[in-house]
Amino acid sequence: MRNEQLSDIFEEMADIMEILGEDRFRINSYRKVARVIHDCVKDVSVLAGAGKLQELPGVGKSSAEKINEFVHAGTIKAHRDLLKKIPPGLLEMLKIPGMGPKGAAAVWKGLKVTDLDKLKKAIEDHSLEKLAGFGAKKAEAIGRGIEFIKSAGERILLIEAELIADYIIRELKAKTSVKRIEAAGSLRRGCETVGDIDLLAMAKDGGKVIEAFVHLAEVEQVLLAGGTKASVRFAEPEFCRDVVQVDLRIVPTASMGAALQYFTGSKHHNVRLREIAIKKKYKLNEYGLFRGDKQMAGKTEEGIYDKLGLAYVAPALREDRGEVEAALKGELPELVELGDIRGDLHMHSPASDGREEIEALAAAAQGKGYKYIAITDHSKSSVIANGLDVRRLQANIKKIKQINEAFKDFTVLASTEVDILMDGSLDYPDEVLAELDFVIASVHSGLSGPKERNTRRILRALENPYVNCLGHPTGRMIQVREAMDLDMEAIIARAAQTHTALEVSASPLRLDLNDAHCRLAVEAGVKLIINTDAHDTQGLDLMRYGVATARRGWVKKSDVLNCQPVGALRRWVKDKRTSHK
DNA sequence: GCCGTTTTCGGCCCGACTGTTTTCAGTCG
Repeated sequence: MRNEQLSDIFEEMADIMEILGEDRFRINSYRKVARVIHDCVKDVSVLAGAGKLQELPGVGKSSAEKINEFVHAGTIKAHRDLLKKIPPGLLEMLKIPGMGPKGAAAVWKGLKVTDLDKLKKAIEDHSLEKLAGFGAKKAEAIGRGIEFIKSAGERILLIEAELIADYIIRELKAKTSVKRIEAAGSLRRGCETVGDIDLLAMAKDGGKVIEAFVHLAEVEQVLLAGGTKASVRFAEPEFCRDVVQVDLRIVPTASMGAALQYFTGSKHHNVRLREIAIKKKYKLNEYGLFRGDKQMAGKTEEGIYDKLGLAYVAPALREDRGEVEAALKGELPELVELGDIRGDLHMHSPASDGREEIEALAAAAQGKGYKYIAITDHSKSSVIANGLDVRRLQANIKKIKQINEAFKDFTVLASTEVDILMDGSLDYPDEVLAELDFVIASVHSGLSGPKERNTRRILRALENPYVNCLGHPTGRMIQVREAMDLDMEAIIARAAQTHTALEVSASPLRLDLNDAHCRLAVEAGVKLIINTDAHDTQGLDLMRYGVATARRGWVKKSDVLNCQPVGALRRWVKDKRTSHK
């Protein structure tokens, strides 16, 4: 929470300095600090207390002082002073597409326009278009931009972006002679939400591909269309709640790797690469890696990383969160892959709120090459999910064991997703849990409590010898419901002590743990379990989103319990139970 | 403001597109 706030302050200081026309490198350093704080999973006040702020890359003496000031006083004088120098409405203007800091400064100084309403009036009375540097077209574009930010939707979910990208790729392949077309950007990096969709195409006649693209039926507005790139607003209610921007670039064959690298980003990762390129007397851009005019690499991404002296960095890691340093040293983790997953340990049958029978779930899992599943129906407190009381649970266990007898090389584990009650006790007594092969414990109610109480509640559940996995640990639903306020470091430490796994829910709306928490967890030696929480056989297909999230959290195959054979899993369950006796 | 396998001072990523220009600045990704 606090990191977020502080990051916003540094960002705002940078915005104000930009409007004031201050040194752009100084401004950049403020933005870097904002980003580093935003990405930092540890609370800055903890780092400040330990005197470790300057260990953050980009944070020097001056920024560390400002952060300390914020931690102690809740506000920063330099920030307050900057705010006094401009009318507050100007910051709002920066959000308008096509309106940057120079534009905001110009309308403020030239027309005394200080907020969106006055800007709108200046467009209507044609005074804006008479201002130097502006004109009729620009004024009109800004007018549209104001409307846009008023109606602008949020970022879309990874799964929605994937569906739209797949659809466009299919259409363009069908309608044109495009040779190769791929998604790049945050979609390729597997980010939990996507702001806009980047597509790259290799084609002989790029003009025709652009033409076909901007004429797709779902294109609501063409933002720009040149010879090698086009941007549109794409509306497809079937996929997505909002309109999303899609950018298409046409790329020559010799540059496909360079373009893929460049447009996959992140921006910050790319800046680091270009700095390394310069040091090695190269120039790196979307067309390739050059020495003078000679292309040294660019057909493949691997070639570029190799020539720069880096190990190949998987898209999931390209966030400038230490991957460049690790790649230089050849110390990148070997990330978990979808094919490593041997079983899915969280799904619901019709006994609670699932829609398909255990036999169908087992068959679908076998179709994926899995060796085991766990049936984890809800416990009695989850009334709306038709949770099982002890009697129904025991009937379910019996049924699962019968079904299991039919399999040779596949196991259906009798399990539960037991509710963690308000005081941290569980919804079934220990002697009932002891009858199960595997136990997930989850919080489903009272998520909005204070941090101390929430944390205490979960810590107690982790202590239970029968709890093997904490289900969707923070309870967040992306863009729908906030995460529980938790001391995640304390929970990770206790999970490590008690040999309890943490779940990475692959449900595209959850992705919980998130990438940053995954990384903290594996650094602390905690095992993760990537699960779909499926309610039907189709739900089992969502595993890839959980794997994508884990990969972004630097998770290796060896960190993931459900990459292990069922025997190892059973031993792991047994170990926790016996160590408590 | 930050940083150092050129550097403790002098650098700090790169190109496309647009609209305003009369040769380029601003914005964006």
